[in-house]
Amino acid sequence: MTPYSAALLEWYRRERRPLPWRGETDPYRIWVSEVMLQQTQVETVKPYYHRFLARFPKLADLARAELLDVLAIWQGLGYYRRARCLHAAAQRVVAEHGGELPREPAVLRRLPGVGEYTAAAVASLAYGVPVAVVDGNVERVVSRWLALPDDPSTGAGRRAVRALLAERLPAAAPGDFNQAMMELGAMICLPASPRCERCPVTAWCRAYAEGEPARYPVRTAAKAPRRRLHICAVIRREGALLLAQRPAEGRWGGLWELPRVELAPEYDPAEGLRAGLRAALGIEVAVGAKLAGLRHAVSGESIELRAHVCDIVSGEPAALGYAAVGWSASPEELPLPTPQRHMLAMLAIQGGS
DNA sequence: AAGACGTGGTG
DNA sequence: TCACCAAGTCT
Repeated sequence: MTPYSAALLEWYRRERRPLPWRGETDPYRIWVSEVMLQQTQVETVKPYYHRFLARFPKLADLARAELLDVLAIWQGLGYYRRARCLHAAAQRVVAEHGGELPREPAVLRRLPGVGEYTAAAVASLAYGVPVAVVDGNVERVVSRWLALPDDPSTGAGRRAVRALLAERLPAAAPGDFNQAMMELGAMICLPASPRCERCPVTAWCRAYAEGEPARYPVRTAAKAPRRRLHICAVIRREGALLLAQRPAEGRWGGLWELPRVELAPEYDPAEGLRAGLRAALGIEVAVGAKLAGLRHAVSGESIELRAHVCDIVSGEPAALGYAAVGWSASPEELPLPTPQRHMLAMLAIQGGS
């Protein structure tokens, strides 16, 4: 146990936040929390964690469930592939591992949706296997600890971070060390303005000694988001709204939405919407007034989402470019992408559904 | 190996 | 309004 680890662990045991999964020993629950926490903040995860485990208390419950029920719990949390993978992995654990989550990182790693981080997290937190986790927090803490000159997301930086951790991970308490590193990154060693005055390990921190810890980790510049225009159709019939389910693969896979087209900038919006609905649903529509609009971002894109009222001129909706289509009088009960949920709320406020 | 994949908080 | 980023994984 190095002095750094001792100081870190002592701080962690004193200052750690009481989180719902803190101190959890059930490997299944630890796994669920780690998957939900991928690229997702603690406060966002909390309610989903409780709802998910109330609905699927044991791994076997999840394995038995319908995918749509899993997606219904997951809606709004994002990265929906995680839900599909969690469901598929649970079924595989039942089929191939007797219903018990494996303890070896290499075996865990073969489950869908379990990458290097999650395998290490489950192995170390649930089973005490001495393997280090590397997430965004750990990359930042280690980059500052050693004042690493390389971007930790590139080859040289990755190797440097893992080499340091392999050397310093205390074999007696790998789970606590891992959680302590992440907790330090989340509470003290913050990206923009680290709270060094409250940090237990400044004595060993090179970035602190240099005087400008926020310079680390070194990052290569990100590209500007591409701007996109999406138009969705509000088509009503007898008090119901036409909804379509997206294909299982890709963005918002398996979720429902108002039929939507993505427009290239050179197209006329109304003409593009008509052509898109012809291709995706096999219907001819007349495009009416714009009812509402909003802007949202998804990785690498800034999307303006507009809704236009439309009337079907000919044809009956068919699931050509979608997994399914249907008329719904209560679309808010379906699993929807969050921007679609916002859009439906705006439409309801304006004119009812 | 660069890009896709969601959403929400922060400054 | 916008850039950045969060307990990453997959292709």
